Amino acid sequence: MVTYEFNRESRLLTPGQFQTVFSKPMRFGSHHITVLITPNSEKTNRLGLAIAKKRVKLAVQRNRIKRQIRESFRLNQHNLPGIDMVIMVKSGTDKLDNQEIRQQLEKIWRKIIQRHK
RNA sequence: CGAGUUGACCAGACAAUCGCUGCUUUAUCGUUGUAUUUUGAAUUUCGGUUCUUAAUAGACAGAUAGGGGGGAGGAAAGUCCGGGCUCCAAUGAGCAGGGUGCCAGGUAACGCCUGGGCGGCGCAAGCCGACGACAAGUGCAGCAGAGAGAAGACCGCCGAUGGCUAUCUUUCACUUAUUUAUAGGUGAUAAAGCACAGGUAAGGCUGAAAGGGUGCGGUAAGAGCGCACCGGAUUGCUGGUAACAGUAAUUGCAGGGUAAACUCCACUCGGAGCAAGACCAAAUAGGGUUUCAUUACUUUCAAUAGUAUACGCGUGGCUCGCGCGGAAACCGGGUAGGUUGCUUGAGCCUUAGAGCGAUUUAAGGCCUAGACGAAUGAUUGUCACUUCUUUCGAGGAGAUACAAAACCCGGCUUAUAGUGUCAACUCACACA
RNA sequence: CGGUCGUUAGCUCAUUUGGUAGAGCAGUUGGCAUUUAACCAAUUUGUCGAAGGUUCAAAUCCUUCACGACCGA
Repeated sequence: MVTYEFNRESRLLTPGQFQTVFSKPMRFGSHHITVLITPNSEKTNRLGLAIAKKRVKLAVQRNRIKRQIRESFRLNQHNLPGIDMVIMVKSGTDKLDNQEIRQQLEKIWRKIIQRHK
């Protein structure tokens, strides 16, 4: 089933949900982005974002990065197995443009899919 | 046409596809309570009341699918001020403390805005200014300098007045020599000399700052010592609501600087903040009623009865004031989470009136984000813009400036591409 | 979102009501010593976070900005 939807069910909402991801994660990442994942019991994938003000100073840049990540997640979620993930960001990410962020994320998705086959 | 000044405005546009989030509407499903009718039962003072079954109506919230329509800013920012709103018993009294500071007006209010005054800058249009009082009191001013606050005499100037000096020079008297005159001697004199007393505040020196400025007269030298002009002070008059301005008379002139030093004067401010607060509500400590007890005093056989609330705590710094208080039994309360507060407001637009203006009055119209691990996006195409290349046909590059709501408004400050658009005004040059 | 603090030498900190900025450690040089350490002596160190203002004079007083830290679910 191919879906491009992204509503509240495909997000992490409470501190409890975030804690379960942080407690026993598998790590993936690139130079600028780190992804923590744990398998979940539901069928859908769920996304949580943790973009610190310390890493990206300006609100405009933080919003831009979040939107790029969500967009990429939205378009690729049908390929992923049922997992919860938290995406974190390192300093310097605000200097990348949208194209580069997209490419890095797609590499990470491919890695995750290979690992779970 | 060039150089400027001020004010207002914009914040890339359009289309397609895939998404996010509120609102609205249609259909289907589901839900509980309400109204009417209805089935059965209980009770009955035979009017009804309570429970229950089904149908219909409309309502509410939810799910799914479809349609419609809305969705970041001029600064949303910094959090520098002010107000609404909420709680703190009523926000009450006094002290302390803070803020503001030319005058008048505007406003819900302000440290904001408007107009005016004064001072400074600019040829000008205009711009800038924490701009009350040091003549109420207290304090501060290193080093340097003679002297730093009713100042002082280092250099300098003078030495009129008083003092000192007779070697020289001035004048006079007596006397000796010779020739009337000259030369010598003796004595006096203080003109001259000295700079001892003293005078002086022109000049020099020091410093950020030295007790009105310039000129003339005057004087021993000088000096507001005298005069003229400028400046100041006091008093009056005129204009102005006022700040202030103008003017007349009087006064020789005055203790300067610093209040973003304490302070004084005038006005003003209670504290905390939507993580305020309210409601629904798992778990655990705490709250109301009854009984018992605590500290001090009085009383009593007795904690028997009575009085007080010392003491501690409380959302502002203190005082007054105000509220609360320990144990057992019973009853009941509210953190996680959710809902609300939450967007109709000192609102915006148009027209007309008042006012120099800020602003305000009236009429008509409009509804313009309400999210919460936090939406407002992505891709593609066309056009516009900037920039690069150019065979002048075109082609390439660009997250297009600064930056994103978090209870809401009024300001201030700071950041801003497009040498952006429009209007008014000033100066210079040229032409008519 | 709201509230409260801080910024001085390479490092850790002083500097009290304005008068020309210090201490310790570190560094450099010399002495002692075969050398190092230790010890002794000398010495170098600053746009007082930035920019304006008040004042004769500002690290200090005032204003605006920058950066950093902490507190309130």
